Amino acid sequence: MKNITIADVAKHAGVSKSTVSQFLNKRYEYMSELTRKRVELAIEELDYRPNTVARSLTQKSTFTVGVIVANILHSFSTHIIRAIENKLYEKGFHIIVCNADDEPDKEKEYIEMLMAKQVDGIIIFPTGGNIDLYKRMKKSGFPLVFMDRTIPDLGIETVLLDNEKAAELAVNHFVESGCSQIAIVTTSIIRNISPRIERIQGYKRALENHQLNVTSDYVKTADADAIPAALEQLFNLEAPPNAILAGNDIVLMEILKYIKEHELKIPNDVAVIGIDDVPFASFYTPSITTVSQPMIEMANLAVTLLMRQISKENQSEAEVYRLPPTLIARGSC
Amino acid sequence: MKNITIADVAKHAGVSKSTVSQFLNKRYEYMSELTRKRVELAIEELDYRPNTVARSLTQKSTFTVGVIVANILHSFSTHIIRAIENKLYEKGFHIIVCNADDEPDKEKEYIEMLMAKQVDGIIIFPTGGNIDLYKRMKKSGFPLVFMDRTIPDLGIETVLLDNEKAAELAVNHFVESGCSQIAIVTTSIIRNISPRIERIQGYKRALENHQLNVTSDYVKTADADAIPAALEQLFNLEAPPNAILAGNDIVLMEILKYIKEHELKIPNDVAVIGIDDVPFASFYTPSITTVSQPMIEMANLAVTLLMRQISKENQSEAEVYRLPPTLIARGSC
DNA sequence: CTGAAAGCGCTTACAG
DNA sequence: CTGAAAGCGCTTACAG
Repeated sequence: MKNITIADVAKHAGVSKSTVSQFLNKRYEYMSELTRKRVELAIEELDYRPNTVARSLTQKSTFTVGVIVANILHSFSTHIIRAIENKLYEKGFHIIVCNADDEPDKEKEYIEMLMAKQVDGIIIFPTGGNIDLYKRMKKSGFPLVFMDRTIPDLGIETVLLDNEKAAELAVNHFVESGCSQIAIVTTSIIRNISPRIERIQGYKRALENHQLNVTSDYVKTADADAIPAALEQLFNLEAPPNAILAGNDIVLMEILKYIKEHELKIPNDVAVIGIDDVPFASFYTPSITTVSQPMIEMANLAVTLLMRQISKENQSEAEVYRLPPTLIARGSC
Repeated sequence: MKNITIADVAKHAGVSKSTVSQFLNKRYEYMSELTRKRVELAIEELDYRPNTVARSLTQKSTFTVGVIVANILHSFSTHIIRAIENKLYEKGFHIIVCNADDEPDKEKEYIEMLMAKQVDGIIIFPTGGNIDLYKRMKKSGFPLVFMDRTIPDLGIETVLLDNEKAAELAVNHFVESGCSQIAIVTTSIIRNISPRIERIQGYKRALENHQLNVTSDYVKTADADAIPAALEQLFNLEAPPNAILAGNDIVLMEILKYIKEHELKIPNDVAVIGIDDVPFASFYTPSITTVSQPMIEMANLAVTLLMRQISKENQSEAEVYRLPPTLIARGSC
């Protein structure tokens, strides 16, 4: 079953391929009314659809953007993907979704595949493990925006949460509720993943602002599967915390699991705040106080920045955009 | 900054483009050891990467698969996307993710865009609103697999849950726990979305098997935003149910919200089972009994079927594959 | 207003 | 073993 091409349409309409092409690109000034009608009819009769691949080859644009998330298991990632897809759909772009699984090698492979595919740009939640590659992309002028995580000195446009502020909001709320033994738990920081580092920074700063002690015992970082053990340590301290800030949704779920298993009461035994507004927060018992990220705004901004790069409009310096978090006070603190 | 092409490599290595192409395609038999080395070196020195778009144009294959989900808000959808991406990554394929938002028009546009992009195949969670288009795709031999929802008489390979069984498992569990006033709530069935219809069927059949009455009052279907009102009706019946089966994760969350707001006790006032094993099920209070779908198996099977179609190996009849659900008994029933 | 020709960057017979 | 040529399905100057 042969695919019909622009040549078939041209023949059917009795015009040249050039003219059909002009028609496809809506440059109707270049043809008479009669020609236009003829081409239109031919396209309809043959049910012709232009082959985007061929067009991309000449135009050097695929109207496709790659999105590489570090870890698709975070609900934040899927929400951002959804919002990006939504925004890009309006602009006639498609997204290729890739999950690096927190593995720099996988991320590298994806970047190369996407570039070989001639995507017009990439939005990355960087693993942080491919600095040289990021630099080369930046240097070659390839449209690139980082999301969620920043990497210093690269000059790459980045959209993320004001993470210090997020932790600060949480700590302030704990303090206002009378908690003073405040701990923070995040996933691993071995690769210096910026939001985690920054949330810990913000946590420390906020404690200091309140003249509270910062103890390293109260700062736990571990891979997702080691979180239960970390919590065990935390609660077996001589002076266990009476408040825990969960660095993200996965940590929050581990904390809630632990609390349930050990039959602790929230907020009496321990108060809890989670960064990322999980879907069950409002109807959990007690309802969970969270710090939410403006995910749609973040996605839209990333798309805007990327599109600006794609259309070469970006004269300005690359910036790091930190969007403000919001505390949603509920029953867990 | 000119992109380097196969011609540059050929010149640099002092061979023809044909030879470089053979090298790229690993057909080393077609060249001497020396030539091979030369080409290898040239590619390295120039840091050359083949342009996949050009390759796709000649080879008629993009190594890309489209995935159109009906509604990305269901956690089921994102899990399936993740699993498909994972499986396809192994095979060197990328996925373009599209969210039809339950709108047939949007679905149609996506299908056409994807086909224009020459994707090698599409996995669709069909809205059910584009029967003619599905038929044409099938007829033209375009690789196509349906996920989650089946549409009768189309002869399109489909992977879904054994939905009747899923509802039956839940009803049986309710009955075993002593509930007899069992209701079911699902999202809207206006477009005859098969899993919803089938879950209601399974629910009815199971009730009959237990010699229980089937009342239409106990079967509620509504769009997500109308679920609270539907629940209101349900609980204001003269004989309100003492057990509710949630047709999916979104409905489950609405039910839990309602229950919390009205200070009802699970399972004493009302027992609850949800289809789809939500992440918070295990640590909710009480923990939630769910019926889970074998999502990874479903995704893998869909990929296998699609790949078989892509490589034209599918002599067999198109089949509908119904995978078995599993009941995970917890505290809510 | 219209069309012939060249080109995008590959691959694939085919000839030598 | 190696290369010239044609072709994939478009677009884009350019000439008339």
